[in-house]
Amino acid sequence: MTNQEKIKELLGSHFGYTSFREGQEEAILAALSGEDTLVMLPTGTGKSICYQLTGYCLKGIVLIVSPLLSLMQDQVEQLKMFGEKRVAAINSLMDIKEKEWVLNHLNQYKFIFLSPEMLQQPLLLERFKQLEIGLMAIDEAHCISQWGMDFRLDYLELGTIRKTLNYPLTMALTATATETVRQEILDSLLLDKDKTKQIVYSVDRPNIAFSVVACRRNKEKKLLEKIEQLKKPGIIYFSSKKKADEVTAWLKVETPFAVESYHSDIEGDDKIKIQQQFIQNDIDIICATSAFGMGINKENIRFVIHYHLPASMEAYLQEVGRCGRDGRPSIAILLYEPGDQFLQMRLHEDGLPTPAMLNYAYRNGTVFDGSCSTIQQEIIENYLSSKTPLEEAKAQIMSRELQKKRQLDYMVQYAETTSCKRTHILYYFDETRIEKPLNCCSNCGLDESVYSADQDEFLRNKATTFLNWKKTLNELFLLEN
DNA sequence: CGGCGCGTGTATATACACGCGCCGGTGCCATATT
Repeated sequence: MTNQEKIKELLGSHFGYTSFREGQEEAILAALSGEDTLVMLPTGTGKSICYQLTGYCLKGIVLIVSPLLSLMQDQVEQLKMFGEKRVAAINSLMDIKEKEWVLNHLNQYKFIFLSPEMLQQPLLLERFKQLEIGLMAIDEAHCISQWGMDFRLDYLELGTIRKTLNYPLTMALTATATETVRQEILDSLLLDKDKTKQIVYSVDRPNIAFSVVACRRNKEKKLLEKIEQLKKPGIIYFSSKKKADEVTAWLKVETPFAVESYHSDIEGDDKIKIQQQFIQNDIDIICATSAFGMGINKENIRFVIHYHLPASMEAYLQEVGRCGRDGRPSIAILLYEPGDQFLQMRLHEDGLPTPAMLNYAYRNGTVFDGSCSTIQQEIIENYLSSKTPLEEAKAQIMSRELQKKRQLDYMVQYAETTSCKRTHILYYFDETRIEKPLNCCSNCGLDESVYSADQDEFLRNKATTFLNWKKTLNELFLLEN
């Protein structure tokens, strides 16, 4: 039996599917032929099948590096649902006994999920070294580039980890990466460009229309208009937790919809609850920061609105890519007002060490901890302990700052361009628009009624809004008395 | 950025003008504390 026949059969027997989606088969076959792979498939097209099926065909354990605990748990659950028992996530949610047991019985497992931070533990690495590793998968590999330099530094250690594990067969997976970012991923993982098979598909999602709404001190009004009009469910993204909370409270009063906010301050249990309610259609609208969404598999999200300007086109496409997974018409709206970039610039400000901080640290061999943020300290300590020359450290930081600035500039250009928004997005990913969907973008002309709740529903909403208002007023009145 | 809230100061005892500062995202893990 050829590999091709074999994986087709396993697709049915393990996952119950009859055919592959675009790119999956190609990725698996490349990996099975012994090539390291970088797999870039559009958001929501089943990247996990790629490493899972590859794993089933190979001898040895599959290590999956995953960025989030919730993502690991989802994947573990999913595999168990398909009947796989030899699967575990090693993380801080595990109690010590449980962890010990898994580590002592690793050869009974097929799939192990872990974070890059967990992989830094010497004991753990020692165990994995003694194991036959069939495949090492890096899920959401864009995190290397997005987070490695100034948020989760352990993402940059994955190359060293690969080396320690004697360069196991590797598959890196992502939905959004430019040519430059793909190269960054390869370099960071110590993957040879010429020996790594890149399976790259278009980032374009033709069923998503792009719209930019120019605002002038009236974002809230414009937002309300859109919320009342659009088909639900949907996500509104903010770059501020406070603003997300405010708008949530406000929309609860102003509209009849079920609205919840989601960001890093929400307690763990509530986070899970909100996610589940959203997935079960009990919540119409989520007001979220960038904390929300990775690994959200919900088919029927109809819109993604950005109240603030995202930091980069990669981030924007990741967030926008969460709508329309069912292939039905969906819309991505950016509310833009000139000057919006300053919030992002402010967010970046304390992220990287300044030259003065570096000078001090290199002169004294220790971090000046008076005015450094935690992450700045961490970055400096990293440079000191790796004995990176001062000038090189400075150069790296400068180039990261420049990169962030360019990314933001491109978002401003996107917001302001009077030509096709879709073309502009694709250009960033070195693609040209091949076909123009009927509803392309706000500059090509959009039939907004496609995304509107039907007239009946609209009127019903209006009526309920009114009733809600009366109810709220009554309650307030009663409180007053 | 630029708007807003706050405290201070000024011409006159309440109101208004002015300047200043503020505004802020993403998660692992380990360890200490309820």
